[in-house]
Amino acid sequence: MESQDLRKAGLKVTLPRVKILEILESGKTRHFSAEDVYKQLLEAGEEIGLATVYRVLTQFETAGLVTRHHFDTGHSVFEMNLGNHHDHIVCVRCGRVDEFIDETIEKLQHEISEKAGYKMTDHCLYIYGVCQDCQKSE
Amino acid sequence: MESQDLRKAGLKVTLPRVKILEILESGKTRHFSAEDVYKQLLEAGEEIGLATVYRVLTQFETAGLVTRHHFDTGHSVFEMNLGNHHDHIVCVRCGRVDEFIDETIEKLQHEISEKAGYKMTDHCLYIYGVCQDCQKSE
DNA sequence: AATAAGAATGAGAAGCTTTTTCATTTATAT
DNA sequence: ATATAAATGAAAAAGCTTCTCATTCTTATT
Ligand SMILES: [Mn+2]
Ligand SMILES: [Mn+2]
Ligand SMILES: [Zn+2]
Ligand SMILES: [Zn+2]
Repeated sequence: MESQDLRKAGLKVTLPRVKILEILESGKTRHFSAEDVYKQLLEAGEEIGLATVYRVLTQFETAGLVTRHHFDTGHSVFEMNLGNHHDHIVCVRCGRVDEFIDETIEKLQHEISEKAGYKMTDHCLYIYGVCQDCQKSE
Repeated sequence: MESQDLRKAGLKVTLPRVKILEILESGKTRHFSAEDVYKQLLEAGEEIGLATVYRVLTQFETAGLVTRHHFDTGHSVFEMNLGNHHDHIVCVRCGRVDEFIDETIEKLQHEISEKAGYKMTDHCLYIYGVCQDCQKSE
């Protein structure tokens, strides 16, 4: 139930927030730009402004409900935060996004931070490449 | 000699390109936004337009002279390409940037790409954290 | 050294993503 | 039901980057 998630996050239960949460949880894909979300709202006949989409996504991020990524596409990408940290491999041809996690890399990152004298707050690893499908249709 | 580098890259030797190359090579810092470069040009009394700075930096990137990074600051950051791939650790407080390379991580990235069926073209690892200085002045 | 041809530049306009403003609407507590 | 504060939509504006186009400069050729 989306309303519970919102209340738990300290956010009032409003139609835009519920609808956006539904889309993010819909599961067709996991990674959305603000524009992606906005388009899906339009398709669903919801009259929710783009400014609200940006506002709500940022609030969700602050509340820890979603994670924001900076793929090198020029815009932010959001996904539900399921508590499972992972990294991304992005197809530079078709935009497909796959996820992975490597414990060895995770551990090494901590060591590197310490060695450099940093207190690590976050990290992200992006691998860019050409996915299997795009290699075929070359 | 900057003119040689430019000619080798197939670019005509123009004052903006020489001056920008000088700044990038100056060595005070290694990571510059377009705005950073533009400001240094102004300070040096050069009347070079911001549009030219962007144009030239992109040309340098295409020519392989510089590398472009997408820290999550909302703007591109450029540095001379010295042929030594490395990753970055960025202070979220003061913007300081340190560099590192970890061969184990590099190797693991290749393995991950293969496993996922991707032909890797590029990768970047950003660690965000609070640097030593910023931890003190808390 | 002068010339011609094409490339590069600067200024400003415009593009794109994102944020802000503000009048209006809505959620929530009473 | 009412009051209060928060949220929303529309439009404007901000911030970074690219584009347009008239002018200037580089380079190759006389
Ligand atoms: Mn993901
Ligand atoms: Mn670097
Ligand atoms: Zn692909
Ligand atoms: Zn710092």
